[in-house]
Amino acid sequence: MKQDQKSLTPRSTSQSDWYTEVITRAKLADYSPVRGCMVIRPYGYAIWERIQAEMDKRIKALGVQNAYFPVFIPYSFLQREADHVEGFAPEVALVTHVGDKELEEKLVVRPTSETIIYEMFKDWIQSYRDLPLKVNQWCNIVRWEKRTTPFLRTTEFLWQEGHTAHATREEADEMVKAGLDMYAAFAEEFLAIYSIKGRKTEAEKFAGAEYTTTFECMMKDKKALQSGTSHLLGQGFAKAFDVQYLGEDGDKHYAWTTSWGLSTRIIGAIILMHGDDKGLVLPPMIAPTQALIVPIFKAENKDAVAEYISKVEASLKQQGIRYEVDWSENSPGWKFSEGEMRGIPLRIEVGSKDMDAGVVTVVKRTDSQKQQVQLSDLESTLPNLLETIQTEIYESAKKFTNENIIEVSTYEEFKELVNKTDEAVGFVKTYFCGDKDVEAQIKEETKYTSRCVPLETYDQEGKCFITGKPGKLTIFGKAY
RNA sequence: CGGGGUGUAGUUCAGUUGGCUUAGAACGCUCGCUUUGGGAGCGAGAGGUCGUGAGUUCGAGUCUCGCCACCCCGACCA
Repeated sequence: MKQDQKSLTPRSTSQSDWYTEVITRAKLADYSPVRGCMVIRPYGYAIWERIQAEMDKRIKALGVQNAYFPVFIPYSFLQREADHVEGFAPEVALVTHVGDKELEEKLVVRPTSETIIYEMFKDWIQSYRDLPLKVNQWCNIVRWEKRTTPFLRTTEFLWQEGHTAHATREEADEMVKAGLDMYAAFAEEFLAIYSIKGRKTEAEKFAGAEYTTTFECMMKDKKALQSGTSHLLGQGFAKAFDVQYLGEDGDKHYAWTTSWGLSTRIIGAIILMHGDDKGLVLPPMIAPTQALIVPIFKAENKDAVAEYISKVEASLKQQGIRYEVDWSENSPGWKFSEGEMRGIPLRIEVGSKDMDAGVVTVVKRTDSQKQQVQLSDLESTLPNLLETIQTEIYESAKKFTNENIIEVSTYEEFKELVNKTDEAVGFVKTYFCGDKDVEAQIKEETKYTSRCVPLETYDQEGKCFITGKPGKLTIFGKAY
């Protein structure tokens, strides 16, 4: 990574340099002394805290309660569900020793908590009256990935995982859908992230799930990012952990379970979906700081400008706008650039000229459009501006995604399209039978994987573009 | 785990065929003065086990071998 002190590497020159520079220079995160693990700095963590606060409300609105389960899980638990252990065993961290003493039973550092949660559910669920049982936990997860990138894939990451048990498959299906809908709505309304909800193919589903739903997002480099998932686990885990309840009918039944998670990866999605050559672009709803006040003054009228700024501050406070004033010794130009790097939606320049005219100069991060606003008009202007920016960011993401979805009908067409460049071409849509081996072949030959079968067109059937068998409209993309 | 690359100041880097005795620059940092409408100027200053271990040599940042770490590209994945 090259790092010029002044200008950011343009996205078009090197996406990965741009990405890491934005993260370090906006002070979101830092590389840590531990391979694959990042330090989330206060500014990045403030974003995560806002995500947590908003999502926590939405999770609770689904009737889910927060709880906490241990970070250590007996290794044997993992092995009880065959697909699950196969999926996760290669990437779990094992605790084998305490000091120099070997442990009787190895412990894994949780790569996800299904197993230990169902071990507890087994005791908590006795009767149909105990259902549904819905818990969520905010925690850290460790998966020893071979290759890591800040936020997108780190050895340790933070997330939220919801786990529910239900009496019927229908109820569980509904929960899976409610979880996914909650994620997508949150991403859209709060993070200005446009996503496509869909179901994963057999090859891409969660290890141990009957089916996995996902919301997939297209980044500005046209690559795909799986940003959150919601799984129907069926009765597999319930059987493995003996989660049974006595039904109204007097018989024992296995519970139907679901799990769903959203991680700090979503911060990577915000960066990659909205950022530009000046740095981060944060939607106002998520931005820890929504407005940056930059004082501009000559030495002799610093006090007067400060006095004037306090009036601006009073107005912002009253409106509940999150703001900061940059009184540092740096030049105005420096402060402008810093504000842009950090993705602050609005800049409010307040200088002698503004003071004399009774205005402030307001600049939008998205398009650098400047306008003078009378002090008395701040209350009617700023909330609208923030709302406009939020909408603009979302609309531009939506437009970009839709412009880069290409339909093809044959595999030749598909190959020609995606192999003509090393860059991602976007999402490719076609009918696909969903066969695991066929998908492996596609991946081998094109590096593209199925992202999802969009729920919107889930019932549409057509001839698979490779095998000619009945298929569903499926989106392929180059994944992060 | 394969392929490539890099380790010298907080950061990005320079350091010639091994040699000038005190290892440099820029940016950043500290202090002072002057500045403030798009990354300010001048002056002074702090900051280094040259990744690590061994070897070759009168002499190693520079050569040899081992080790370690990190980055990028693949395979694997939230």
